[in-house]
Amino acid sequence: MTSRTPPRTSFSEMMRRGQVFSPDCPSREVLKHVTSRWGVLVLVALIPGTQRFSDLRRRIGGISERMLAQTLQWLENDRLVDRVAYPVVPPHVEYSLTPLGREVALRVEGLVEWIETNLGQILAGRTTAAE
Amino acid sequence: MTSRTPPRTSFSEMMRRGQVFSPDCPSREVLKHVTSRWGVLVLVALIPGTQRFSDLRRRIGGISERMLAQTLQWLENDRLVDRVAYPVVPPHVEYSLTPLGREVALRVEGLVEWIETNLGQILAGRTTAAE
DNA sequence: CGGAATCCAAGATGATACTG
DNA sequence: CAGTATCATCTTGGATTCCG
Repeated sequence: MTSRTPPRTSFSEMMRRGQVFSPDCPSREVLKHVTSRWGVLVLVALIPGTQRFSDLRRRIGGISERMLAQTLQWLENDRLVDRVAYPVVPPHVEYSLTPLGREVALRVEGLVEWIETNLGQILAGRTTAAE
Repeated sequence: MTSRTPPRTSFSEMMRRGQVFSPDCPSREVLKHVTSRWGVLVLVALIPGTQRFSDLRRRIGGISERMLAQTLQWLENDRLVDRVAYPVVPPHVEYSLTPLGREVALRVEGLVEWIETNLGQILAGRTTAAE
């Protein structure tokens, strides 16, 4: 078992701060999708409205088809993104934020904008390349 | 070179939505640290106040020494976390949020709390395990 | 056009051992 | 206590190819 000392978190404490600190909290899963390298950008990119796969691909610099598809599936499965495929040829698929997705997206956008705004101070006195 | 078609983002567009969509935007670097698997939890864990290395280790379930150390270094380098080492034996090191760090931490906390609150709806109709 | 499948390189993470 | 170094592993991400 070699169980690590279990979190000393009291019940009230758990209620107050949530349970993300627990290793197997399901929130971590969603958090992982939302804060993933591409998840953040996909969510923010969808804020202006419905977009097609290739629109997103172009908009999000550097993303590969594979990652875009996977990220969209994660978010769709988390009910944050809606996917509508029209049965035409060539295929036409539209992605948009669900009401739920819009909420997270706005929060994530806020975070991103904060970083961009304060980037100057952050990079100010860097010593190492910091990876 | 095989250079991918450069982002077609117009100037005004860049100014409006920031430049995170550009593959080499430095914001992505910081974003990566802040939204990393452990970065999120470290920031939130530090909100209540100064803590020692082992405090954080215990608080954040599942994190390894290695990852905690590395994450703290990223955040310190990004000027989001302050590190104070007392020259005593055994070592005593304290970590805390900088004013800048506190701002991000609060935003991140908001995001985390939102997810925990809406977790029910998110997991509601899951079909796949969604990794 | 919008993927799915495959193969492979790079990076993240963990366990362990060692040190000031 | 607070790390660092090393090694093994698992995951992420990218390039390519193929398909409806």
